[in-house]
Amino acid sequence: MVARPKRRIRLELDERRAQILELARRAFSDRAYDDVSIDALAKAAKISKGLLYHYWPTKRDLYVAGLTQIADELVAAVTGVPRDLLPLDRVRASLDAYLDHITRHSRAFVSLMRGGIGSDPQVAAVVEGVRTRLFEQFLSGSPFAGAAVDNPRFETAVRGWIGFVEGASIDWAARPRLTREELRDLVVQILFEIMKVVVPAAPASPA
Amino acid sequence: MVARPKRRIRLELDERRAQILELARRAFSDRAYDDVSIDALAKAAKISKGLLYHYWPTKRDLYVAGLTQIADELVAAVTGVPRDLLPLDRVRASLDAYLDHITRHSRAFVSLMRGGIGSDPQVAAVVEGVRTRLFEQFLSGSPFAGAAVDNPRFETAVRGWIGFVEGASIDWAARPRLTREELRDLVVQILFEIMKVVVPAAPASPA
DNA sequence: AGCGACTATTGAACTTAGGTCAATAGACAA
DNA sequence: TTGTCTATTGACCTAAGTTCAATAGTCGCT
Repeated sequence: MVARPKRRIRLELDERRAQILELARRAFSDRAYDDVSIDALAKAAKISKGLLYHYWPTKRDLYVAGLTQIADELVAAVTGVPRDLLPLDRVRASLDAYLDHITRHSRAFVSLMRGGIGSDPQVAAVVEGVRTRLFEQFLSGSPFAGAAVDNPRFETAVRGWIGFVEGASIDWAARPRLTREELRDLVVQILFEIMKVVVPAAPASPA
Repeated sequence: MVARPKRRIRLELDERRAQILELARRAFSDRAYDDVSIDALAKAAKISKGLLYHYWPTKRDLYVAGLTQIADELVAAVTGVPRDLLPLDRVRASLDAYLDHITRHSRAFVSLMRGGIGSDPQVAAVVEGVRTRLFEQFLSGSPFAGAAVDNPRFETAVRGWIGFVEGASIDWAARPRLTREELRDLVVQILFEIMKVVVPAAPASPA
């Protein structure tokens, strides 16, 4: 049996990049960071290890790149909501987009929000960035927009609400015991209650 | 110059164990998981790598052991609160203990709740265990104790509230813009508001 | 068609770090 | 002093992250 000469397959930079990232994202979502080996990834992508290092300088950079992509997709989904809605509708639409995105990418979502890699500052920055951007999105469209510059109680409460949504939705992603609409309405309602506690002149909660 | 013969220092199993764990906790809190090397740890503890592996079978086990210790200390602090308080006072006392513990161990706390190591099931179990136990503590002492068996809205809301506390207190640990009492009262108040939304016959919120 | 330039790709080699294990040296009892 | 027990060592193995000079597709030019 004569070994057929190995044929190299050439891809465009971006194609190859995307292909590897896709594999990496899946791998890092399924296994712990150091259970994912570059060798295995390269093998799965049917390329050499060397090529992988042509695209990312280190394993960690590859990991962060995957995480960043997941984060950006989530934020994009949520900010993609129409801008011309009434404040309340916009909050609800954002949450719908958020929950919808989570159901379709629950694994990635959980590994983004609960994953991490010890105390790595890059990773922390990515996750923190998601929280900040979601926060802005939810708030900019809400009736409480400018309500609370330099109000520590308000800021803390919003921080907490983000945590609320995260906690509830991670739980929901694992065991959906409410419909998406029920969860969405619950979360919105609680946002209003929280606001009522924190900013005195807040709008009444939606019936 | 004659090299003085190296003197071995013998410690009891538990002493050595504790010494290494202490170093490991600090290291893993400061740096990313794979930036912490067993060699460096052994060197810092002035022992050989081999000895370290006499105590923990793998690096990951050492990491998990440290995390578990942090988790247990936190839970112990919170559950150490007197049992004979009135429900409301007990919730507040638990939160005081929680926040107090966080201020004194903020680094460890953050690395516990936000650290992780990719999708490692052991690590997830530890963090999840903390949430569950804190949840039970807060609720068992609260006026809502039995209120909500098999009520998905209630369970989701509590899940969310845990997230709220986590989010608010992590933020607070990094930038304390409220006093501890202010934060504690805010969190308690919001717990009551949430309960009011979720269980119809809930007690009124504390003035 | 042939030639040259450009670069995606390889594979072997290097290095670091996790993990193993037989041998050793303190401590303590007889 | 001698023997037993075990905490401790240090050398060794192996897996995996990382580097790099060489190679082979591809494409444009003559």
